[in-house]
Amino acid sequence: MAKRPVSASPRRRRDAAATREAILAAATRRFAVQGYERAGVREIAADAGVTAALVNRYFGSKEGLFAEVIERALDMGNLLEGRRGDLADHLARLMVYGREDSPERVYTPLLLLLRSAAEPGAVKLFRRDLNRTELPLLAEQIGGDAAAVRAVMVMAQLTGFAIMYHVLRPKAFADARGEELVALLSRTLAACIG
Amino acid sequence: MAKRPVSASPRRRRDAAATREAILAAATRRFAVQGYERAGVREIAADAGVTAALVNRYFGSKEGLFAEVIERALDMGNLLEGRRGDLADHLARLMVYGREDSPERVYTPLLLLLRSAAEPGAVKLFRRDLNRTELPLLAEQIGGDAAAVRAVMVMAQLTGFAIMYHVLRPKAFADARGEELVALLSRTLAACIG
DNA sequence: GTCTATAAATGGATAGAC
DNA sequence: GTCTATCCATTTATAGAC
Repeated sequence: MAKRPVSASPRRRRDAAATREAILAAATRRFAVQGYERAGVREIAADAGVTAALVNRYFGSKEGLFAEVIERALDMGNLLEGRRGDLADHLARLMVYGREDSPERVYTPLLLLLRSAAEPGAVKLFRRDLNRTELPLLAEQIGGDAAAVRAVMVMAQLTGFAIMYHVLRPKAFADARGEELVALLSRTLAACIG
Repeated sequence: MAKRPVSASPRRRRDAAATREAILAAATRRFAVQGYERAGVREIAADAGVTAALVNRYFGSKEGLFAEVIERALDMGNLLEGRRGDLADHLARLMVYGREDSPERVYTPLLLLLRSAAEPGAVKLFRRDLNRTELPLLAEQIGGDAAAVRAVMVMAQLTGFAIMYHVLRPKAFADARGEELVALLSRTLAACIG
């Protein structure tokens, strides 16, 4: 009952770290669905329950915010984590159903990539991450001859599938059953891996 | 020697149709590499040798111009034209080398799609075109069971490959020989078609 | 048919109060 | 730590001259 006299407002507590996280989360969502240019700093701030001034205070600029969003998205994009069983089947299920715990964790990076393909800075970041992290990991799993190129082919397939499934969604895909897509994707992946 | 007294300036003749074409061509290039938002009407106009006022005069607005660019790009994107021989091999060569007569005709639509993926209007136009034109044509070539879904899978692969090859270009792809890529892509396409 | 000049709006960034 | 108010650059779109 005894209310603290100072700074215990019933609304939201002042917490720099929490605010930073809120802004980052809101920005990730906006950038992923609207792309860099169309997502406004004002909107993002509003989503996070603050004003635009704070965004610039914490991240310096819109570009700074964007860079941090991309880095974080790339971090969470480990495609191999939690795998059990066949690689092609694992990847196919991941693309169609997402990860069990947090489905959006899989395709958010892909959407971010897709919708930021016009930002030169973003493309550089993605390329660097591919070369350093994702592709070597994938290549190691694939093994054998020309594993490096095959790994890129696999990434290409996953990216293309994500575009069709999550963005363009033509009729034939919207009507298809999940298992049908898994089977099809898994088979083409296998052809490229094996 | 006899110079016409009126309107025969040594510079450029006044020709509405030619000007329209020039603007359209410039806009296609700009939109394909910079995306809708980053491409400015002033730049486009300058590329075409005119001023921004004319662009709006001919196309009403930047959006109107964009719509016409997309429609035209989709028109020229017929992947099957000029095919001889195996479908998978034909498509693979098309993606790696472009078309013999005009290489950029193949991937310009894809780049346009990629760099405009954040424009809702553009996505709708692409989806409509896919459903009406490209996918049925492809499905017809594929034939057999579930041709419709397979056609989407093929489009997904082509799109993904284009992104890796023309935009992200990770090291393994930049280093690879053309024929190696053709072989790899052709093989995965075949797995999905057959 | 094309340009110049300008209107009008948008959106990122900053200063300073609380 | 957060907000209000404002500045400033950019960019689309238009009116009117030539």
